[in-house]
Amino acid sequence: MDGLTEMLKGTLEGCVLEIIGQSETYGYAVTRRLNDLGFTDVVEGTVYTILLRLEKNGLVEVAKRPSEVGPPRKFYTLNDAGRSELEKFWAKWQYLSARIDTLKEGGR
Amino acid sequence: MDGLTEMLKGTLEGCVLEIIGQSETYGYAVTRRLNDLGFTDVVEGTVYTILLRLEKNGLVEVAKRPSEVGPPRKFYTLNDAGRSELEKFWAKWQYLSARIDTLKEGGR
DNA sequence: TACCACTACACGGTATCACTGAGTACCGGC
DNA sequence: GCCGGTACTCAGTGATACCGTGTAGTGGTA
Repeated sequence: MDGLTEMLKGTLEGCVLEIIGQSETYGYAVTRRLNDLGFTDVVEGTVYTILLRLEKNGLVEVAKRPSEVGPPRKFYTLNDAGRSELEKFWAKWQYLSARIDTLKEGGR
Repeated sequence: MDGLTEMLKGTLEGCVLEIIGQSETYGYAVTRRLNDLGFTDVVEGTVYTILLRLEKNGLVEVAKRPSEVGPPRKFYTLNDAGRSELEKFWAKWQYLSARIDTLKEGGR
């Protein structure tokens, strides 16, 4: 699916938050997870910029730990602010998708 | 609902296409329709930039006609390219919302 | 030992899009 | 005459995903 990039704006960050919320993880694994979910065009560079933004905005805790198969990994977990932001994201998503569906049905 | 603007990227243009597709209309009315649908923060300036973009990209036909209650209106209708684009928009939306729902359910 | 693939992160620059704010203009009622 | 509602335009801003490139650690293989 191409041409999704504009539509991903605002939602991709929420997706990353959700993935981190489901279990502690790191950038490379988040990219793989997104690709497996069907977001095949999302590349590492995009995910890392989001992770750095989350960190800068104080939504995640970071722990650097060595890996046995490569360079050290930065593991991310949600803090309270992150969980709050994630809730807000889902509220916004539900709101938006409901309106869009209403529009699609030709309703008012 | 605030903080929706980023999430609207890519979808708002599709919404405008859909509204035009449902019946010939003009900018001011499109704004009203969006507001009534629940997109309360969308203002005229935003809609007009989208309409000008649609026109520039050759997705709509334009007819200027006088109004009895104000300045002349620019009425928009979809052409073949516009209908094709609208179809693509709904395909993208369905694709995206399906992936997001999968993610929300913790699925893989 | 030299090379390559995979893993893992960082960063500067770009394009696109919704939004802002200011401006122009037409109409009717007080 | 002035103000509110109608109706469109346009230059500039900010946020975000994407691109390309660079750096680096590990393990396999020839």
